[in-house]
Amino acid sequence: MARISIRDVAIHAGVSVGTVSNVLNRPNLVAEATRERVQASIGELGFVRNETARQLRQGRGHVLGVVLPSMTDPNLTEVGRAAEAAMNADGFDALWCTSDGSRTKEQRCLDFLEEQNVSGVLISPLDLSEDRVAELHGRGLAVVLLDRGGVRVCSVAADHRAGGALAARHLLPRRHRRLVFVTGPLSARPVRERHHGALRAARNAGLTERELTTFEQAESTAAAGRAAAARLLTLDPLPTGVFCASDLLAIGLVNELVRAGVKVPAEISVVGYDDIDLAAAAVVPLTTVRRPRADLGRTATELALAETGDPEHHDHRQVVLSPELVVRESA
Amino acid sequence: MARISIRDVAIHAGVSVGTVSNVLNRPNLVAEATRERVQASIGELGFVRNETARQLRQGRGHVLGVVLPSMTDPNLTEVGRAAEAAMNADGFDALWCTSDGSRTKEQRCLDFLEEQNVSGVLISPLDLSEDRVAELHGRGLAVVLLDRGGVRVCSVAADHRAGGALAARHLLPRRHRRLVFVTGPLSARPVRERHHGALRAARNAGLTERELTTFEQAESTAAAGRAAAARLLTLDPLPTGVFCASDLLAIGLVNELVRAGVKVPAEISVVGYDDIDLAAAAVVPLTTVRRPRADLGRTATELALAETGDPEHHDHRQVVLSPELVVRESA
DNA sequence: GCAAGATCGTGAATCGTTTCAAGGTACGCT
DNA sequence: AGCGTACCTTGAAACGATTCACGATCTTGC
Repeated sequence: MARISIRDVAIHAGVSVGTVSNVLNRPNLVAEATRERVQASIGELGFVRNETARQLRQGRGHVLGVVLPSMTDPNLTEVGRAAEAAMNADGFDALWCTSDGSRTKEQRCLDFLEEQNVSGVLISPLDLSEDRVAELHGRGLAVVLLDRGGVRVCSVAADHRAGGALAARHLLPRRHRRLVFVTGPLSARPVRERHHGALRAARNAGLTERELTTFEQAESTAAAGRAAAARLLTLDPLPTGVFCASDLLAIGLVNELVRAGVKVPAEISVVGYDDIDLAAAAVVPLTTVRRPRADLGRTATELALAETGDPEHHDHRQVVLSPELVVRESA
Repeated sequence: MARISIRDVAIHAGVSVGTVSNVLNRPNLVAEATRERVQASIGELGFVRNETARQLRQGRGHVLGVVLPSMTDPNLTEVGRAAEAAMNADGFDALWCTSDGSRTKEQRCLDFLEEQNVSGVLISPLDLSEDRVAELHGRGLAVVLLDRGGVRVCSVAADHRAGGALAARHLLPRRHRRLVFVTGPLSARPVRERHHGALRAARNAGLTERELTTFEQAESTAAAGRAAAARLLTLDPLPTGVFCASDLLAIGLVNELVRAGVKVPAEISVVGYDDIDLAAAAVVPLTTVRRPRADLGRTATELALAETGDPEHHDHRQVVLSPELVVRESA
């Protein structure tokens, strides 16, 4: 089944290929009668524009790549969704890729996107890959870092330090003198920053090292949260406040706490991070730090589009968005 | 910054473009010395193959589209992940799109994929769009339906009826005589089938209509699950068994039940569906029906690849995978 | 020393689109 | 009639790769 080309349409409508192309791209240049005839032929033959050829001719397609470490993290995908919506509004399409937490796979994604001739990339990079990103940018693609402050490219990041501090400060004025911080792998920059922010806020409030404990879990999952709770329950005396660097962690932790008969927040207060959908519907609705996901995605798209629009004199911006405390019941 | 083309490489290495192409695609045809020289030039100039042009020439790219109604549903993305892994192993790349639950957007995705010249599409279609899917297939793309039995194309589906029955039958032998089924929108086929399966199993076991109640929620979210719980608590007498058509629903429901002081499973047993990560880490670890996500994705890719490989005589297969009951604590 | 292969490399044609200079028509005006 | 102006339409030249028929060169065996 041969694919219908613009040429077939031209023949069918009795015009030249140039005219068909004009109907497609600059319809105002074409006489009404002709335009309608061509449109009719297009419909009749079921013609679909071959974007591949169009891109080849035009140099770069109207597609932006979105590279995320995982499709299963609702935080990220939400950012992506907002970004995609913004693109669509501007006639761009999104091309999603996952790096799956592996540098090799990330590399493959970037190669793929570059081969696909995208005009820009929104990427939430693994920590080590900044050089590669710079290289991409050097090749003329617009690059916007998600949730990472970059130096020589645009970036949109949430202020994780401030978010961590927000959480800690919410815990501090209460009676809490012993805090536990539960985090995912500190090798991930955003996690590290939340942790630092919280730590600093606690220290500033006069807590000593003995009053601050950190549990670093291998993953930011509910299962890891449960495990942290088990560990936490062996502490004596029990801490009275816990800041989890992600909601999943917090949900798992609270679940285990509740199972163990510990009252949240009466005995232990818990603050999460992210404000995922589930946070509001948890056993104890979770007090958490909301990150500006949609804003982040939308802004990223705007920056990327601005850069592709006028690559010559475009000064890279590092946008930092502020998180927001959402107080529910858990703290 | 002009993009480096195969021609630039050819000049730099002092060979013809044909030779460079051969180095890229049939290196065995090229003398070792030449090959090395060309490779060196490629590295030096930072040449990246323009997949766009390659595809244009070759007819169809080695890319498969993956169309999902949402990136935030971990069930689906898990299927996609498995599918992508299988593709990568075969030298194909995945192109992800979201239909966002909107027919228009789904259409746009398909157009996009077709314009991008993908050689096949894995799609979890909205219920209404089967004609459009058939059309796509008519245009020579391999199409595999995810979680939907199609007629004229390949499909891989989980047996939702069986899954629903599994859940109901797990509830029945216990003392339960009053069951509540909590579902998402019944307009979605898989949800409907789970419901039917459960209903039939209950009827077969002799339950009457009066003993069976269905709550249809507008969404399959934890928040909707909470709402269902609130409604459920007004029932008199209370039901003793609940089957939720998704884990999210079940988790929200259990959370609210626990908050209301109802003991799960002592007073009410709950079975979910999906076995998402969170199920095991819920307040009451959830008994649920696991769907064969990874299998589904992998099989779908296999079917698609088989069809692209030999489109002429390829008979469409409808694979049906069986779900599996995972017994934890909630029932 | 020479013909027949084997081995490499070449360059033009091609994929389906966009773009643009140039060609047609029709019309109004002097 | 002749000319200028709009307005449409045309056709060929790109874009960057692959492919393939055909030369060019080198081996080999006699």
